[in-house]
Amino acid sequence: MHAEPRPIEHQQAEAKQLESSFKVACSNCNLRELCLPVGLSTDEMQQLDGMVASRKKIKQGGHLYSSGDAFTMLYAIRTGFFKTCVVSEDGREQVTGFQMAGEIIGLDGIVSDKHNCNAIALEDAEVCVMPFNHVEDLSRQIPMLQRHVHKIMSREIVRENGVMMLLANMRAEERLAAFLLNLLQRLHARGYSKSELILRMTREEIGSYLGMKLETVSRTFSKFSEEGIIEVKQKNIRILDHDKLKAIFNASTC
Amino acid sequence: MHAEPRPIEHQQAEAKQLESSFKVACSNCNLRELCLPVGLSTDEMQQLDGMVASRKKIKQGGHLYSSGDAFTMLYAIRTGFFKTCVVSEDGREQVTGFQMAGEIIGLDGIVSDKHNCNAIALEDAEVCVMPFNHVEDLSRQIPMLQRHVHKIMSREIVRENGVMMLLANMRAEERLAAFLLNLLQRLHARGYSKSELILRMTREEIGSYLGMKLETVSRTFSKFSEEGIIEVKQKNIRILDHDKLKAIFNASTC
DNA sequence: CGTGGCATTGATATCATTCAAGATCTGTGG
DNA sequence: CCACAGATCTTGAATGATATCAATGCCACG
Repeated sequence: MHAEPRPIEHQQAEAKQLESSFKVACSNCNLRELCLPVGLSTDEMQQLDGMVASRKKIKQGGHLYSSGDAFTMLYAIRTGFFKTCVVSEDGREQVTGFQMAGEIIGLDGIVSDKHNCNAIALEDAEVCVMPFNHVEDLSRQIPMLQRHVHKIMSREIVRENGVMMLLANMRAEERLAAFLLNLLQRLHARGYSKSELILRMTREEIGSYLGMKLETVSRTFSKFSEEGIIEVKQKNIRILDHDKLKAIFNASTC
Repeated sequence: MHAEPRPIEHQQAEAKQLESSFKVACSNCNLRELCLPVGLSTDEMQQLDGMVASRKKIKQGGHLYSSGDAFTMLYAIRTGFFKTCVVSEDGREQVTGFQMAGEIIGLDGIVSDKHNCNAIALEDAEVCVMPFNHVEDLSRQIPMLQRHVHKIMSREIVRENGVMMLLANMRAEERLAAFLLNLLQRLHARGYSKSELILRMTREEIGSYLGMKLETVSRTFSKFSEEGIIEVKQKNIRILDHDKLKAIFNASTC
């Protein structure tokens, strides 16, 4: 995922001048179509540049935030891959999502002013830090941003509806097929191949997300592999038969 | 879903008197602590009265909205009980939630400007109809309302995180205990008994929500009944041992 | 007072889990 | 560069929880 330098001399000059502030400018970010509303005026775009207070690097395994932490920030993922998970009183961990570049993380904290889950980097990562107060202030000034924030939250609600369907109704093979197809689709939107991916999470984390044990995840991968649907080499997955994968996902009677 | 009528005569009298003239006034609604932000000025309160465009009655079994419908409105439930459910391509239905008085419904539609699930009345119901454009306009003027809308959406996200945990990690007994405790707690917040409730949904709908078959729901009710934890008479449930129910919910090793 | 929807209960089947052993990979220090 | 340890993954066999199939009972409603 490389940034394409914009060949606009004026901006480059400006960039040198404003080195530090440029660093956090949304208007120049190659992820802005994923993060931000489209169709903003230049004026509004400049206002938005102030939304990101800073950037933060998280090492693999590090916590971006933890359950119970005070909530004040939302984060836009710039690079890297995260998982979010809740932990029950008796210690059971449930992965509630995997997040990648361009996605917004931290919405769980709004309701109670403290975070309700852990956000953990699955690889070295960098995020844009957005004070939520500031997001709200700007939302009041820029209706398109307001709508965008609402859509992001609604999207998360709808996504979780889908996961509920998956957990409640589907069998192991369907779950894993749905999981792979979802990852592929999101990676494709970011310019990656439709037929290859590298899993950044362990079998156990996949299993937690999908409501199955790591052994079952492994067995199901092996089954798909035997059937010539995918090729599995540890965390490297190659899709050999996309249609078959879709058929498994759709089929209730199979 | 009332086990006991609310013994607040004053409010009942008021409701009758002002039935027509204050038909859509939030400021006089006895549910406002549930629906609306607290601590608004009188001015702001009056502004909010304009948020509800109308009321709408839904008969038992009727659809408030259906998947695919254009999204323009949010709804605040005034009376009655709803379920929301998504239906997969192959026809499997998944109940994603049960909603009662004071709760907001329709958030699923924001992301794609059309609804992503069905909202069906489980008993005769009445809702306040709130054009979403109007909610957004007012949110820009009243920061406390803006924050409130964000909290409602965040709450839904966190709720669904909990359901994911339940579906992925818990056994039938734990799921049903969690379900009952959640209903009791929400009904209690509305002035109903902590030890009695009437289920407005069928065993099949409970099962769908909890990821189990209706027979398993029935068996689990019977088991709780045999153990003296609850008393089951069709849809009437009496809680005999609240602590035991909590213990089942919390216990992983039981 | 029947009819249809809903709920209960039993017997059996099935899918995923559990327990266990071994294989593979990764990173680290000698 | 190799050897080793810990983490992760794979695979097999036995077990168990829930689903499925089937029969019956109960209740509400016309």
